[in-house]
Amino acid sequence: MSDKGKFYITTAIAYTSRKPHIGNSYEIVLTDAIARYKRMLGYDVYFLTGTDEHGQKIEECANSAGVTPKEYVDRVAGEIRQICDSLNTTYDKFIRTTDDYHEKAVQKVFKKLYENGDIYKGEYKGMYCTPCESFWTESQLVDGKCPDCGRDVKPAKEEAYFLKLSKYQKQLEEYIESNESFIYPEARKNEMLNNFIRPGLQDLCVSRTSFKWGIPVTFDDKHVIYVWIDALLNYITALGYTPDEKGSLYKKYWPADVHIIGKDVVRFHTIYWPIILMALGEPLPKQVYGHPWLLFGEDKMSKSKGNVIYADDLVKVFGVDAVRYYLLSEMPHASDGSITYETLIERYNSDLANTIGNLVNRTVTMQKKYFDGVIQPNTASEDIDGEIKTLALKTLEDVDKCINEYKIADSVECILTLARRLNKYIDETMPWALAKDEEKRERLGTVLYNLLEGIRYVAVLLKPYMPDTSKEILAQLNTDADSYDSLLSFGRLKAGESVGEPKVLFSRIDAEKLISELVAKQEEQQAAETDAINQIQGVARIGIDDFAKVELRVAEVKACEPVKRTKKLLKLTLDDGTGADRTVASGIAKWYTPEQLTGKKVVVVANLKPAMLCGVESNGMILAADCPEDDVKVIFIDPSIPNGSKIR
RNA sequence: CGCGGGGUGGAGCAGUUGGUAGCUCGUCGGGCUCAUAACCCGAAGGUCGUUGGUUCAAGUCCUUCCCCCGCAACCA
Repeated sequence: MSDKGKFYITTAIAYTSRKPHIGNSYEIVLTDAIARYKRMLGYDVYFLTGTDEHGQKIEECANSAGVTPKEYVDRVAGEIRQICDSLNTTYDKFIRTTDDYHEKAVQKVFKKLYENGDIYKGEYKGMYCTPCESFWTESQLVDGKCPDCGRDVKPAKEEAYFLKLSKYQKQLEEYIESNESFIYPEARKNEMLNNFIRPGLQDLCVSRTSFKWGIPVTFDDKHVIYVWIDALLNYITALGYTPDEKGSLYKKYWPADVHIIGKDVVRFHTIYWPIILMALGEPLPKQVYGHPWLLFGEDKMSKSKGNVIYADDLVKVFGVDAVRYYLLSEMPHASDGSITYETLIERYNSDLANTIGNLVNRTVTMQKKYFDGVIQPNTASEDIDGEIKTLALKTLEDVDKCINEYKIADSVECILTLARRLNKYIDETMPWALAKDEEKRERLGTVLYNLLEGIRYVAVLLKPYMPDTSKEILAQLNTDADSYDSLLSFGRLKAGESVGEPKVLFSRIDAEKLISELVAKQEEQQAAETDAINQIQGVARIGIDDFAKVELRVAEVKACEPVKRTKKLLKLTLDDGTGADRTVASGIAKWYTPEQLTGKKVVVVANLKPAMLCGVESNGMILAADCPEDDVKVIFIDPSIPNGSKIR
C-alpha cells in the first residue's frame, strides 16, 4: 500500500434549524464517496462534518418550539448525526459549533483579529427603518425607501465590529486568479469575481447585538460573533487550532484539500473564509467545490410544497446502498439534479438489479453449476478476453480521472460500462454452450474466470459508493483481494478456491405499486407536520377581533401590466369603489398574463401598509390560493358584487 | 444593455484544438436461456433553438434574434 500523503476533506456544517432533507444529505454522501475513494488509494484521509448551531433563526425556532436554544439544537444535531450514520458515512469527526473547545477558539480568533487591527469597532451606518427595526444599505433601498415596507428610512448608526475585507481584496483576487482550481466549477469562480470581488468588497459586519444565541465577544459582551465567522472556523478548530496553540492535527492536515459545499454558500467560503485565514496568517484551502442542488422534480424541496423527502425514510425503503448509488449517479457535477421516485426506481431496476446484480448472480450460479464452485485457471485464452482485461484496467484510470474532477456520476457510469461489457461477454462466449462440450471445458473455466475477475473490478471500484454491496459481491466471489492495489494487474483471483453462495443483490421493484405507496405516505407525513406546525405557532386560532383588523374589499381590475425588469410581478390598477385608482403589485406573473386578469373582480386587502416593490408602490394585496405543484390561483368573485363592497 | 451557464432524436446527458452525430433510459422487432420477465443484437426517431456569415468542410468559429437556468433585486 502506497503512502500518498494526507487528504483533508470537509462538508459544510449543517444548520440545525430543522431536519435536513435528502438534498441536504447529498453533500455528505458525495463527500463520503470521495473520502472513501482517497482512503482506498492510500491517502491519509481526515473527513470532517458537523453542525452549525448558532444564530437568530435558531433562537426563533427554539422559541416557537418552547424550548431553550440549546435543547433545540441538541435535538436537531442528533437527528442530523443519525441521518449521516444511516447513510453509512465515515466521517472522522463530527463538530458542533456549540462544542466548548470551538467556542473558546473562536473567541480567541476574534480577539486576535481585533488586536491585529483586522477587526475594528465601528459604527454600522445605514439607513434605518424604525417600524421594521432593520438596517439597510444604500444599494438595498428601493427608490430611497425601505425595501420591506416602503416607508422612509433615516440614517442611523449602531455600534458594531467589522472585518477589513477591503484590506485583503487585492490579495484575494490574485489568489483566485492564479489558482485556477481554487473555486470549482469555474462558473462559480466567475460569479464571485464579477459580482462581489471586482466591484469592491465592503468591510463585513461581524458582530450582532440584536440576538443572544451566539458566541459572545469576550471583551464586549453586548455583542455576539457573526454566525459565519463562527461557522467557518470549524474547519480549523476541529483540528485543534487556536491562535496560541495550533495542535498536531492542524499541523498535519491543514490546509484542507477540498471543502465540499453547496453552491449557495460559495460566497462565504471563497471570500470571507480566505480573508479570515489571510488575516490569521494561515494557508488557504486548496479547493472549494460548490456542488449543485438536488431538486424534487422541477421544484426546490420545501415544507410548504409538501415534497420533502428525507434520506432516512428512503433508506428504509430502498436500502442504504441504493440511496447512495442514486444520489451519486443522478447528480450532474455542475447543474442541478432532480430526484423523483420514478427515476430512483428506474435506476434501481436498470443499473443495480439488471446490470450489476444479475451479472453477479448469473456468473456465480454458472461457476457453481459447471465447476461446483471451484475457480478454474485462465489457461485457455482467446482474443476476446483481451478486451475484457483492457477495459477493466482502463476503467481504473477513467474512474480516477472523473473523481478528480468531481464528476462522480460519470465515474459511476464508467463502472457500469464495465459491468455491461461483462454481460455482453457472456453472450459472446456462451458458457452454456461450452458446457455441453467436454472438450471445451478448459475454455469454459477461463471464460468464467475472466467474468469473476471482471466482477471483482466492479466490486472493488464500487466500494466508495456502495460499501455494503461491494462487500457482499466480494463475499460471493469468496476473495480477499479487495484492495485498490489488487486491481493494478488483471488476474489476481486465485484458481482452486471456491466461490460463495449466489445471492440476489437487488430484487427488481414494481414501480407503480411502490410509488403509489410512497406518495400516500408522504402526504400523510405532510399533513402531520402541518398540524404540528400549526399547533406550535398557534396559527389555527385567532380571535374575531384579530380578524376584524383585516379589511377585505371587492375590487375590479381596470388595468394590468408586467413590472419592468421583474419576472414575478404584475402591476394591477384596481377600482375599489372609492373613485381613486388603487395600485397593487402582485407576484403572480408566473401564473397569469395581464389579459387574464383585466376586467375580473378580485378580493383586495385594503388596509395593508403600502410597500415599494421594484419601483412600484403597492397598496394592498389581492387574495390568491397556493395550490399543490407550485400553482397559484387568484380568487375571482361574482362580477355582480359592487366594487368596494366590504367582505367579512 | 447587471454578471454567468445553457438550448443536441420521447426523457436525461456526451460531443476534445471545426472533418461521417454518440451514450443511458424508454419504444418496436429479433436472438439466447446461465440469470432477477433478465441478458445480447437490430430498428425507428435529431433541419444539433433561430438568422446571417467565415471555410473545401460547423453541433463545434463569428453574428441577429428567441427561450431556459443560476447569481444579484423582487413574490403584500
